[in-house]
Amino acid sequence: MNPSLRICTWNVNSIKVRITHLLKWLEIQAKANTPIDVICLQELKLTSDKFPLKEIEQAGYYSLVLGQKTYNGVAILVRKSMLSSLTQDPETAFLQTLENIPGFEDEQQRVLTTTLHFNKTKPLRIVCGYFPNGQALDSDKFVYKLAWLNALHQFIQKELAQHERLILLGDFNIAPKDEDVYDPMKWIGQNLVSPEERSAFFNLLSLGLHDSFLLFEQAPKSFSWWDYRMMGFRRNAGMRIDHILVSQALLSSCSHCEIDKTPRAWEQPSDHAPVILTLTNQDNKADAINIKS
DNA sequence: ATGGCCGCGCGTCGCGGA
Repeated sequence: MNPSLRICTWNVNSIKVRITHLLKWLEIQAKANTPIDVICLQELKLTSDKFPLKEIEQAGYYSLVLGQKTYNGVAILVRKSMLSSLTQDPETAFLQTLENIPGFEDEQQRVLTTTLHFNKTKPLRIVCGYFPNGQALDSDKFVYKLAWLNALHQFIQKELAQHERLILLGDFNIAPKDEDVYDPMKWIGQNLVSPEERSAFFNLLSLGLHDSFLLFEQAPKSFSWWDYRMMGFRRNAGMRIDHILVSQALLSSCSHCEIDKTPRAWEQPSDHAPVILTLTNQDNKADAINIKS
């Protein structure tokens, strides 16, 4: 038996509307023998008390939720059966939990951090983030985005000093490079692609994080978000703005990373697709051969 | 083809999203 973990991020754009998609997708993954062990959700768009905790628990997952009315909101779900014997109930499943960025005053609920203890692999520090959109380069929201990114950078630096096995994942609202944009020329001067945002992204990497999607061969024009308008998905007019960054200590455990476009084609979809990282035990060298040299 | 789509709270339109 080869212990592996599948860790996922998905901006669901309202959990109330997307709960059936989430459960259906988790079931499909389980039946394909590729069950999702950890799933980070963004844009819940409801208060924590309205989160569908019971339905998700019936599907086999405990939830850690940080909600707010109308906007934002994030959650971390963990598959019960993967938890270590000492953490197998909802009270102990999530340890050393932090809400938002400590020391950064913010009304908006965008970050959840926790430590998960698994059955067969070492604990993981998980940071789930819904990065600000920024709206436009000359807006107050963009000023907020840059301040938020700066605060996150400081936070992640401290977290990395304490937690060797760390994953920062979520909707970054940053397309790191032009190849992550369907039509880069059209986006010049706009948010999500600005030099300031891209610098912030690469500054995060400079702390010792790696964009796990780029560790593997990927199809050109791989995107994780497509505009609802202008038949964005059918034209593959999208962007890669949802990311899974892993710390150095996890690098050799990464065995696969993919964007699953399937649920984006369903009726009434989220505009984002889930991104999934597979971590395989470091002792199993055979699984490292897929990594690009 | 630059506008079209969504979800939300509220109230049948405006805001935010990316």
